[in-house]
Amino acid sequence: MTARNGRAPSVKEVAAAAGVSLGTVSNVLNRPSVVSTSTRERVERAMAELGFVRNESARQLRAGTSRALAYVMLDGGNPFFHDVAAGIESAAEDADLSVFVCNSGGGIEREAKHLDRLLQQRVQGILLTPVDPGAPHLAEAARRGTPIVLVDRAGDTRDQCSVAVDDVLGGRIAVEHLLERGHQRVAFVGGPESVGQVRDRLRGAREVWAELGRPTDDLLHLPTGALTVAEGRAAGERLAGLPARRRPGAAFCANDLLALGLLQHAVGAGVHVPGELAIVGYDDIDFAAAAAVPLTSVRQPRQELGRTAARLALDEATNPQHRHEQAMFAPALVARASTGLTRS
Amino acid sequence: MTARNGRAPSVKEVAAAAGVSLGTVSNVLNRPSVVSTSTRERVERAMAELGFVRNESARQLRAGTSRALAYVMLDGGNPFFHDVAAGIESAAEDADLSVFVCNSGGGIEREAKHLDRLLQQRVQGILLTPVDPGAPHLAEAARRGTPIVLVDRAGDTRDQCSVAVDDVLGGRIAVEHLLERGHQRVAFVGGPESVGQVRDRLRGAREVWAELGRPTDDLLHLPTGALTVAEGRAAGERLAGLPARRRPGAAFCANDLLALGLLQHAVGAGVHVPGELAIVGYDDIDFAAAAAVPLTSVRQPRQELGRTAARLALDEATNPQHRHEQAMFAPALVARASTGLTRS
DNA sequence: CCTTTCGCTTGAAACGTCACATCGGATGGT
DNA sequence: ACCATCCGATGTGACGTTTCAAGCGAAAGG
Repeated sequence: MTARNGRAPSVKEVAAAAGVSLGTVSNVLNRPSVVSTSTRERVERAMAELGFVRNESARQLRAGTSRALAYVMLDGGNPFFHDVAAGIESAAEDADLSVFVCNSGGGIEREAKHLDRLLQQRVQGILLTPVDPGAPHLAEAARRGTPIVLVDRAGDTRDQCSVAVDDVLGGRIAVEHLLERGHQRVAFVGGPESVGQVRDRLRGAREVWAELGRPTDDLLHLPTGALTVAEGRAAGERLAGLPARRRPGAAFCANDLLALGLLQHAVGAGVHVPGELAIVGYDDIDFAAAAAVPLTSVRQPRQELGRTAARLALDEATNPQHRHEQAMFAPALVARASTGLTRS
Repeated sequence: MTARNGRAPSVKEVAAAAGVSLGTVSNVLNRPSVVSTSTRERVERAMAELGFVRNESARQLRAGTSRALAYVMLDGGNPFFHDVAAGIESAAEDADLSVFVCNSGGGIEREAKHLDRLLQQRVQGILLTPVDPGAPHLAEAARRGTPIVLVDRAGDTRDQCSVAVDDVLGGRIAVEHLLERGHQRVAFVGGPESVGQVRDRLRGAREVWAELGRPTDDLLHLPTGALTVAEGRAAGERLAGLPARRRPGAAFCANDLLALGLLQHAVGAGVHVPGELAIVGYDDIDFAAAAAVPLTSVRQPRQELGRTAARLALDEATNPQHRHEQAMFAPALVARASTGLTRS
């Protein structure tokens, strides 16, 4: 409980205070069993008195590797990614690691900057939902020797780990659910198509539609500029502007934010959900269940996604026999009130 | 572009490859102007070829301090804290720092564990929304010499920095707004009272009530066990269970999650919002504006809160003349549809 | 031709920790 | 009384970077 002198005390100072050598202090820290009880207690007392805290940088330098993982998420405004982050953190905690959480916000240069910083930190692994899985700085970073795990995007190639959810299947089950509910015309709300997740979910929807021989025109694609609540609201307006004959009685949104925006517009415009418009979202974020009309959504195992990604990165970092793995999870439909009734 | 040999190349290897001394490589990195153009180019070429990446741990060890800030948030499930985190990250980016984002989840021992780890990392500063501002491990950590800034909680004492929003004022303006709207009976929904924010907001509400000489019983306190959507829903049920004479026509919720839960219950039960029940939330998270009935809420300058906290921590870490500062922001009411009409 | 100056490069030391080889002294067996 | 054994403590070197005083060669000035 001594006052600070400006600089944090080192093992050397603890050793001096306890009247032992520096090596002994290190032993107390790392292999307490080889130290006699009396000296150990003396050293521990000195550590407490001086307020000694291990210097992690020095340990890292010595060990050659840090005790941290990193997650670079794609959109900090979407709770889905925070749930993935929570899964990562839980796995990291088990392994006694710290986590750097970064947000590229969809910007490729911000992503590159984050990667660069993380490489300098010598993090054990980088978990990344990439802006563009083909961007050169990804390959460049991987070449530097830090494990990179793609999150929520299947690796195109076999030379890196990835965890993802089968988005094509997700698109299928969403549309199948609406068909079971008796809907004849369905809108797919989502874009831009440069986003792989959007492409795949739309593809799944179209596959089912084609397999059942439905008229192509009855699966309407309402493109959006982003996956946000505001865009969902705007899509609602466009939907309402359609002539009644052509207007779909159900919408499948590429994610829950769009779905919430669409729902908000419907409620505001007096459109009954699900009576006049059934809505299916995607991701099953907590706010989907909490919406005024609880939202049917396609659930992704978000935490599991994060935990698995962390596990893979750690394996790649520590296991010399590591083999790259492309984990693929299955989505599941969670039916709620927003598709609870067929149209009257 | 040489293949990896298992270990990342160091300045020494770059120096050897470029045929210069290690000190020169360091100069290229840190003071390029003192190096002649030809050698600098040679060194830079060698760095590119070997894929050299600075080792941040070594820099830190040498410098005695890290280039990172940390934020320990109270509830990862509440978007409010992620918005604060975004503000912190933006300030950190300006200062070229990394950010560790941690989540105590309201657990005092998780908080302590995070603090311990962060002290070991020698982060420049720790921004913290504490579980309990009086917990001993906070003082203990501060004694270790790492700046600690309280976020969203005013420091009780003058011996540390803090950033907060005036919650008493926030409670006042929420209730004033409802009174202006003509409401006679109001429920305050929120708890537990161990949470300082809840206490202050309730106090503000009561102050206004008393100042205007309203009957105490007309400001009903509906306690909740937590600040979550589920608790908001439950509160809605209790509200609905009250006899009509005593039932308040308006609710002021201690945060937006409660408000959203309450709104969901109302919509599900066919209670018109705001006609039969007006709702005011707190925090103005993005989902408040995105709710089916857009939520009136008390806005806190979330990003600004984070940015200021980061600035204070950094000042404390680097400026020897630093004086502790208790920044206090003013909340503002954002009126939306959930209080749009007075009761009929 | 010698000295001064200047521009550039060099080499060594230090940051804090950990592992490993070494060393000292006490104990016990012969 | 002497040697082997063993437990516990010690000292040193290395991790990769930065800094700074010192060195060195060439150009400029006398």
